[in-house]
Amino acid sequence: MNAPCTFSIKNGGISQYFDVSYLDIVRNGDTSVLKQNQKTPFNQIIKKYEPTPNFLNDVNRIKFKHDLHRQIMSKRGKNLKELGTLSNNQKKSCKKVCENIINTVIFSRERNSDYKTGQYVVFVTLTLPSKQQHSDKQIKRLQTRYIENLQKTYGVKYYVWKAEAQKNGNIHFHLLLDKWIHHTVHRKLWNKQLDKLGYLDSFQSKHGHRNPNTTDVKSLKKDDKGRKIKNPTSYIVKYMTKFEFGKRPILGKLWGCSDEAKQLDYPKYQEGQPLFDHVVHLINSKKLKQVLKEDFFSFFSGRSYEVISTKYKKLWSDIKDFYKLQNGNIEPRTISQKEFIRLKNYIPEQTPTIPKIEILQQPTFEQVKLNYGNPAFWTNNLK
DNA sequence: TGATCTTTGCTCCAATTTGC
DNA sequence: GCAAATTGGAGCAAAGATCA
Repeated sequence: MNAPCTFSIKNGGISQYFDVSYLDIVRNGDTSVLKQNQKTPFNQIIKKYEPTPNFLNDVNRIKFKHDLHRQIMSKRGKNLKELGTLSNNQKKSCKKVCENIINTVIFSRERNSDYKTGQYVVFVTLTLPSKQQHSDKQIKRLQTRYIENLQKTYGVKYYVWKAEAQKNGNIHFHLLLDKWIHHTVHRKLWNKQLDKLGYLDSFQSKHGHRNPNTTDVKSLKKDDKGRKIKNPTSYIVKYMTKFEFGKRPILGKLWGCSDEAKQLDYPKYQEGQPLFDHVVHLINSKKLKQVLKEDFFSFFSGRSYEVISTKYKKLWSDIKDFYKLQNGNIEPRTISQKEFIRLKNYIPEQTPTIPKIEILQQPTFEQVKLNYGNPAFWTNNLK
């Protein structure tokens, strides 16, 4: 197969797969079977839905109809996820964005730099000051405006948000931002948005002032119980993707992030790249546990960052540079990669020989001293 | 004049299958 | 797990308008 073996380095492990973007595969997918393309009574109801003043009642009605819809679809052999929950794909995307934002900000920070001026990871929670009177969609529009303010006026570049329901049924939002902004500013901006739908009026009539405490801002140093957070990345990922028992479903989009955050990726090492063999050595060292082994995909679970930072300094430095590069902190370097030919019309063999995922022989440390041939080749000076 | 709001056009999400 | 494919529609970004 002319697709390079690739390692993707994540905080909690390393995935191994073949980059099939190098192949031009003929696919015969059938889109008529897609769940979202099926004409069902529930889909028609959702299209015509107009929110009433008692939104929480609407949610219960829609949830009841969705449950019926799930039963009908289940009889057709289609299993739908519960209304208002993240699918596995969504969890995966959300996790990727959170991990990469935190890594980008942490690795890009200069020592002793002022956290108030540079990038700094903060976690913000936005709530409503009184009972929710409007649809989730309307409240989410306020949140969009609030984030827009943060981007345009306060220079927020990377953000990710997640909508959840509180026990009282009100929607609230968790946001991960890359910028320190004073908590009074957050409160001022969010309350200003809430004022548009009259939430400050109803709060004032009850409490006599128009400055409800609707925001909670914290850094990622201590958790809700005041305990020190050892691993901010896994803490945030758990927080953002957790399943909420006994809460009403959120209607519509459940999470979102900035375009810049969407572009962030994990560091990857392909066959032909100088540090590829270092990753192979790490895999062979058995410091990570292989938890999945498919024909074309494997996953090695464990504290990959801890192992790499202590035992594989060169790789660690390259990962940090990768994030700095993504963040625009450093200039791109010359890419030294073996060429793979992207095939135009890939036709599988009659009796395909499935390549086994075999880890290369355990190299000695001498083998890690790689010989890359003529140095001129890697600096593009070869004529 | 800078900040914020509105409009508009278009990007991309969610869903799932398929092949590697 | 990744990439590509397809669809309707949600929601985003950009640009211009308006506000203070």
